[in-house]
Amino acid sequence: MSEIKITEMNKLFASLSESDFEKFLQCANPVIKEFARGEIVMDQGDEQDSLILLLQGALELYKADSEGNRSLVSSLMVGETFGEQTIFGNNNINGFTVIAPKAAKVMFIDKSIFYRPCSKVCPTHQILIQNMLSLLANQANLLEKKITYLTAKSLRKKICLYLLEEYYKNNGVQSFTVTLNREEMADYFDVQRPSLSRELIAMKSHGIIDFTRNTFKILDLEKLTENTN
Amino acid sequence: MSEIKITEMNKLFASLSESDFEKFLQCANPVIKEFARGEIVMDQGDEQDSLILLLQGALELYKADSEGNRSLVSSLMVGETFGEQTIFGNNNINGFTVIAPKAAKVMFIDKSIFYRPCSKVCPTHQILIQNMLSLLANQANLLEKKITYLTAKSLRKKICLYLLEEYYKNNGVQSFTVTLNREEMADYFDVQRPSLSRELIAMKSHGIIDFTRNTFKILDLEKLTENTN
DNA sequence: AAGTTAATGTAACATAGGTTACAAAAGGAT
DNA sequence: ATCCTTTTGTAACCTATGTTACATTAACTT
Repeated sequence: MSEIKITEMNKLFASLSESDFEKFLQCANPVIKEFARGEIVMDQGDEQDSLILLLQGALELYKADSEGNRSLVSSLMVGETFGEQTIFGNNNINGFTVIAPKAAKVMFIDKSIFYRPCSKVCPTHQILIQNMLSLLANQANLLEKKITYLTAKSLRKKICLYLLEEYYKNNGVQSFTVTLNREEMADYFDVQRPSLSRELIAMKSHGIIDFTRNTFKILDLEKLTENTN
Repeated sequence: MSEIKITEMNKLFASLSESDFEKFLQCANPVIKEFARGEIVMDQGDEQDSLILLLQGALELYKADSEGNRSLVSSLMVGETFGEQTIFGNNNINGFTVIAPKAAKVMFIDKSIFYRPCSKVCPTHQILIQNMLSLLANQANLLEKKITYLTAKSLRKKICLYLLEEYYKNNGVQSFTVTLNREEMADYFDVQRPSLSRELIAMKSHGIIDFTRNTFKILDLEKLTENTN
């Protein structure tokens, strides 16, 4: 059916065997459509009741501002899904224009399959529901964490929160390398890169941290922790 | 069973009849515990695998900072639930200390009930799963909206976004009353109240809006929309 | 209606972070 | 090794918003 292993790619279908996935497809009876290069898969403002699973090609998500200018927000790779939050929300209006930048094959999976277990009460269904619950919960958790960064009252605090988190991820080793570079880190904190550099250097000069590029060393854990409140 | 009608209070149990709810309870076989005034229901850092449903009394959620100072974050009323995001997330560590400020009766509902349909494939279960999916999706949508406000590059933009949203909620009537007062509005935007007042007044003096207290009138819809980008 | 309380407006001043533009260093390619 | 590109640092200046403290208005109570 699918050229790549969806069950390996996608969190939603994780821990399903290939044969389970096949069984699921029989249950779900999804619609599969092919789109030519440049075709619109779904418009901003459309009602969405089906999960989109990209089988072949690629999809791009655009958002239009009030003047109608479209800007690329993100893109979907083969095996990825789109629309979980929308289809289950009370306001099931899709917020993006979804376009196929090249020929694409898309599976539309009706949302009801995720809460209407088949008569056989198959374990596949249970896993699927569990995965979907988990996916949505994780998404909300991620957004919540993002908000704690965004609402931190100073850049210093954002940095401290972030470094402490990385420190704990590294089981309390005071020297570690982060995955984000300056630009990405600044983006995540919603500040400008030069501002971030400035603050990092100030913290270095105060003897709180040391760093070169993406490798950080916590020198004064106590001060770092203080700044967290 | 329950003194108040859970099925009316709680989004999770919405559209369940009283008898459906009773049936669900038989299925779920939840643990019910009573807590005395001041008792800790759940500690920050505990693993959480059960949804908490408050049957009687009240619960308060505290968060401890790095110095161990507890501060009240929110409180739970009878009929409300707690922990949806935590129990289904990959990191099922509860982030709050939950305390009963007065005698309380709490139901603990194991999470598995939400993805393990009973052998009867009862409709109750379907509704429950659907409600839970919906609840999580709505929560994520809400957080996403909050993030668009937090990351707007200026206070002016936040205000315009908000007023436009209210305007659309009112079916395009240019005069409307909002539920938030200045303080709450400022909180939501994550700015100081005097800063918000200042900006609102600036917009009034530019002829974009008019307002007294919580009643706003859009005078220049075009300018308002411009500021949204 | 007077007095009290809560909500909002206002103003002066302080500052964190934005902005811009360039310098320096690191990493890659030939 | 040299050139080129990318990433990071640096500095000067600017501005939006924070901060504080008080004035005004509305709302509520008696």
